[in-house]
Amino acid sequence: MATIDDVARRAGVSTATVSRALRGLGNVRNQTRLAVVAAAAELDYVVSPSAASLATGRTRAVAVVTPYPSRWFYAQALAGAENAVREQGFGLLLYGVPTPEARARFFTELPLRKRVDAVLVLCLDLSAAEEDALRGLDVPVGLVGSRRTGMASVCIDDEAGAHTAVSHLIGLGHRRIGFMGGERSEPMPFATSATRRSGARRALAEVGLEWVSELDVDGEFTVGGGERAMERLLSLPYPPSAVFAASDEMAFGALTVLRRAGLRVPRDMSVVGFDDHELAGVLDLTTIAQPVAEQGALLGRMLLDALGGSPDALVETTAALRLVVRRSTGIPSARGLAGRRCTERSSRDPADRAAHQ
Amino acid sequence: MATIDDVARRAGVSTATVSRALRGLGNVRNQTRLAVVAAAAELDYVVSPSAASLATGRTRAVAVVTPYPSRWFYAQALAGAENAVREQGFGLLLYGVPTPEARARFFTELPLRKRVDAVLVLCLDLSAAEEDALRGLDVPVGLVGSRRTGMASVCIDDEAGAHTAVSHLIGLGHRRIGFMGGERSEPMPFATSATRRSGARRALAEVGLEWVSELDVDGEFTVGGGERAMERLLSLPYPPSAVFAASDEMAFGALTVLRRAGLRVPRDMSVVGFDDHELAGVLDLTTIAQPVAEQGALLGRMLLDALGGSPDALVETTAALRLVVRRSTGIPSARGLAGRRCTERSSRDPADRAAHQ
DNA sequence: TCAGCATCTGTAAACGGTTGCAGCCGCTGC
DNA sequence: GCAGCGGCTGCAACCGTTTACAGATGCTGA
Repeated sequence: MATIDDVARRAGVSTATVSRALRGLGNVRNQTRLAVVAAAAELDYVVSPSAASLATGRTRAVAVVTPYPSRWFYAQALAGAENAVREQGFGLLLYGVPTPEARARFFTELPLRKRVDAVLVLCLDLSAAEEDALRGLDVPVGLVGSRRTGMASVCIDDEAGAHTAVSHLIGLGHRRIGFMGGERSEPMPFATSATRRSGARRALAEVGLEWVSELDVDGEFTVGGGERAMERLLSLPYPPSAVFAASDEMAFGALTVLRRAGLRVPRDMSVVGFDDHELAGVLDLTTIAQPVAEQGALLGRMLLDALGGSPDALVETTAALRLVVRRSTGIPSARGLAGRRCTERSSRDPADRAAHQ
Repeated sequence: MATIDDVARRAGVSTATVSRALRGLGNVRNQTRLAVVAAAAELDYVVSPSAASLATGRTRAVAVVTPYPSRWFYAQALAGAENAVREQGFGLLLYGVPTPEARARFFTELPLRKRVDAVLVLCLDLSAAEEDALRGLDVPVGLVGSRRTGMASVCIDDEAGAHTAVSHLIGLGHRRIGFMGGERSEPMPFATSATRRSGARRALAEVGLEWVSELDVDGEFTVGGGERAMERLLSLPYPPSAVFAASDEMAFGALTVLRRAGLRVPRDMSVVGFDDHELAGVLDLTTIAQPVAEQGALLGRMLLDALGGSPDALVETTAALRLVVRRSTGIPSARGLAGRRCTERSSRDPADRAAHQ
């Protein structure tokens, strides 16, 4: 592999000149620069990132740390960030922390130490200790999905989004509305769920409705969890006429259970999700849309700007939300679900479950 | 930031000893090792990856290059690979090549040169030039989803999987079966589609059925493409009674269109997908299941094994497929779709489209 | 002609590790 | 008593860049 010395020899100049010429610094005669570039091309030379990084202290890489890189939301944001950093010639180092163990290990070992110029934390609610660990890295840190003073962040207004979703249901005439969240079973703290609950609660309070704790179920932010949560709601003496799920994936699970139970959406149950997942349209799910990839990309750019030295590139930004009305929501049926449920239920369990497994 | 010299001074030994002690090499007295480890801990010392990499020539990082890091399949495989490399203390550098331009740029600039110890190519059909470029990297290269002599690979038997899917339909009594593939509009070559077509074709041929080219439509391997492809099939004078989509995402699009058209699945149309997408169960889609994350993880481990020096860790592996029968497939209705279609069609276009946009 | 200056270029010292080689030490066996 | 040996340890070269500094060069104006 050719080194800078080879190029210098071939171009008849010193390594210092090669370095300057190749990086487009000033103070190199144009003719010299051309000779260097030509020599480098002939030798198929590329700088060694390790050597450059050792000399400069910069790595031209940013880390993305996220719990579930494969889930839709995270993958979208990740891809957005990847695009942004790639455009600037940076590399993207991915660190997944899918379990509490992996997470603990990550934050104690900090494998990204001295490996990256910036860190992008994707939907991870940092504990105080974790926050300190990242600050100790001495590189700009940015967050998607949460805020921290002194860190860049791109967020949405979860409270407002949830309020919009539930207000939509209220506007349709629903009065008994379930909430599907996710922090209880989640092995890691997850503030998003709580914030969305607040918004839902406020919407109810505004029309004088109380929060009914038996309608507040845990969907674990997954399809399977959403299924279980919906089953729980259906098994109540007085099931709700509508459900707001704090993520589309939980809503999908809910829809599955409803269909299996022979119930019709929205006649028997209205469902609103959150995110506008790629398949929300396929399942005709009413939801709160947020620009996911854009959030990742935006934060990536903010971090790189900060590296580039632009002052105060590290700000807090809020992305826009949009209610997307599809066909999973409608006016509640006059009769309500309660009477209907008992007849349906017998046909549900045995056959369906077996078929699915 | 503490350097190895600081540790050496503090422990009262030379840097060479620190290096050896910290990496667990032999020839260090246990007492010395403990002193070094203690000193390192007190100083909160971590080795500089750049310096280590410069000295050793290894980076302890592997690259993953993939066209669409955010799509379900890719994200799954990526997460699998990430897990595998993380377990071994390696980092994962992600390179997306979502457009032909990005792809061309990636393969000419090769930003991963001297940055990684191995490369994992995720579902990218390499051109000869691209293959050469990667070989020139002089590090082990592995593929998910395709094969190349001299490279590690983890694949599935696409031909057999497609054969299974179509045979399932034939077994149910279908004779006019559509195929939804994706290489025509894909901006990049995509052999998977062609291979799955072969399998489908063979299944038909085995029972004496011919390949009907008007039933071979392009779904672009996306939900939207699947919708358009299904619309095309429905607009035929003699639509098929069943469709095999080469990916679940296309099948989802097909299901959407069928539902919007007021057609019932599987009575009016059977649909089989491929992949067993996370939401295939939600949509009750019969499909060919493949272990996606496992393929990424397996290949990741193979590459690391090869780095570890284990001879011939670079092999070709084939992952198992499984037909998962859900409720999107059934026996064809006696009447067929053709007569039905005309009455349904009028109610389809105007209202539904508007509602969706 | 020459000081003064700007512009280019080269020298060499970092950057922070790894590792071949040699030296030291305490034993062992003769 | 001493050669031989094996286990530890240190010395110093090296990995491939960047960059402060100094030197060379050519030009300007007096």
